[in-house]
Amino acid sequence: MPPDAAPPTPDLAPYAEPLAHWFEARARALPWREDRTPYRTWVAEVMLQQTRAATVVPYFERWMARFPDVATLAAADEEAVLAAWEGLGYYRRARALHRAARTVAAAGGAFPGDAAGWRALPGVGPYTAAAIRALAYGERHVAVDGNVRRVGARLLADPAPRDADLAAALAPLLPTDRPERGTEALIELGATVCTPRDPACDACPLANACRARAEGDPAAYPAPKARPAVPTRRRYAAVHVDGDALWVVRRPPDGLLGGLWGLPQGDDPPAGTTLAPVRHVYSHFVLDLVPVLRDGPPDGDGRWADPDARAQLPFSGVDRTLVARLEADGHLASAGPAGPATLRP
DNA sequence: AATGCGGGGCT
DNA sequence: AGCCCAGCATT
Repeated sequence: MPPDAAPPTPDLAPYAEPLAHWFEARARALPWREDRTPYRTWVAEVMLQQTRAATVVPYFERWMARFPDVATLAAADEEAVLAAWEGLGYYRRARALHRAARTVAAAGGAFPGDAAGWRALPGVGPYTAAAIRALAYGERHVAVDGNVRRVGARLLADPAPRDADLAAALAPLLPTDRPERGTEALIELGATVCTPRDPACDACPLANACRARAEGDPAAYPAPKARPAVPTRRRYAAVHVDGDALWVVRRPPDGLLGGLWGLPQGDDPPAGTTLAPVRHVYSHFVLDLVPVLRDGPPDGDGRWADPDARAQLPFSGVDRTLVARLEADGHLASAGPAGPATLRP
C-alpha cells in the first residue's frame, strides 16, 4: 500500500457484539423502548423526526395516555390531535399521523404487513419505515437517520455518504441475535457519544474501527452543509377584543402552522393602535409580529375565544406569546385563579 | 436536488 | 448567534 493511501475500510463484524452490549448497558431509558409495539414505535418515530428525544419524552407520555391505541387516535378530532401536538412543531406530522390512523382503522385496525405498506402511510418516509420494521418487528437492517449518518461518515471517513451505501456498509454491525439492538445502538451512539461537536471517542465502542478518529479530527465528518441566511419578515396581527374574548382564525391546513388557531395576520398594517412587536425565530425566517388593537367587528371567518377556549385550541408559539403579552399589558382579560379575571389591584 | 416546515437545547 | 436534531412532502 502506498504510504499516502487511505487506510482500508475497517472490518466491522467483530464490533457487532461489543456495540450491542454497549447499548444494553448504556442506553437511555426512553418510554418508547419499554414496550415496542408497532403503534408506540410509529408514534415515537414520527415525533422524533427532526426533534430531540428529550423534547419528545413528555409529549409521548401524554399522547399515550390520551390516544393509547390506533382506534382511539382514529376516532379523535383533528383539533384534539393538534392540541396534543402543540409546541412540538412541524404540525404536518400530527395531521399525517391522524390521517394514517384513520387509514389503518378503516382497514380493520391492522398495521401494514410489509415495508411498502408502511411507506405508503402519510408521514412515513424511508427512515421511519426502516426504523419501525427494525425496532418493532426485529427485521435485520440499518435505519439511517441523522445520527447514523454522522456515525457512519466518521467510521468510514466519508464526508457525504449516501444513505443506501451507509446501510450496506454498517450492516455487519448488526448482531446475529436480535439485530434490532444494533440498529438502535447506532442511533443511540450518535445521539449520546458520537455527537456533532466534541465527540466522546473515549466512550465509544467503535473507536478502534473509526477512520475519522485515526485521522485525528472526527468532528470534521460529515462535511457541514451550507445554510442560507434567514430573512426577517414584518407582519401584523389584528387584535379584536370583546370582553374576555379574543378573535382568532384557523390557519389553512397546509403550510406554516397548518391547522392551528391564532390571531389574523397580514403583510400590511391595519388601522388601529400599534403595540410593541413580538419577535419569533423560525428555522427559515425571523418574524417580527406587530399587534394592532382594532376597533369594530372583525371580518372573515373566525371565532371568539374566551380564556377557556384559548386554553383548549391549538395555538402556535408566537400566538401564545402574543396572548400572554396582551393579558400582561391589560389589553385582554386572562383566566384568573380566583375571582373575576378583570379584577385588578 | 432544492425548498418549506417548529421549536428547543447546546455551544 | 449558530448549529442541528430518531425527516417528510413537494416541486
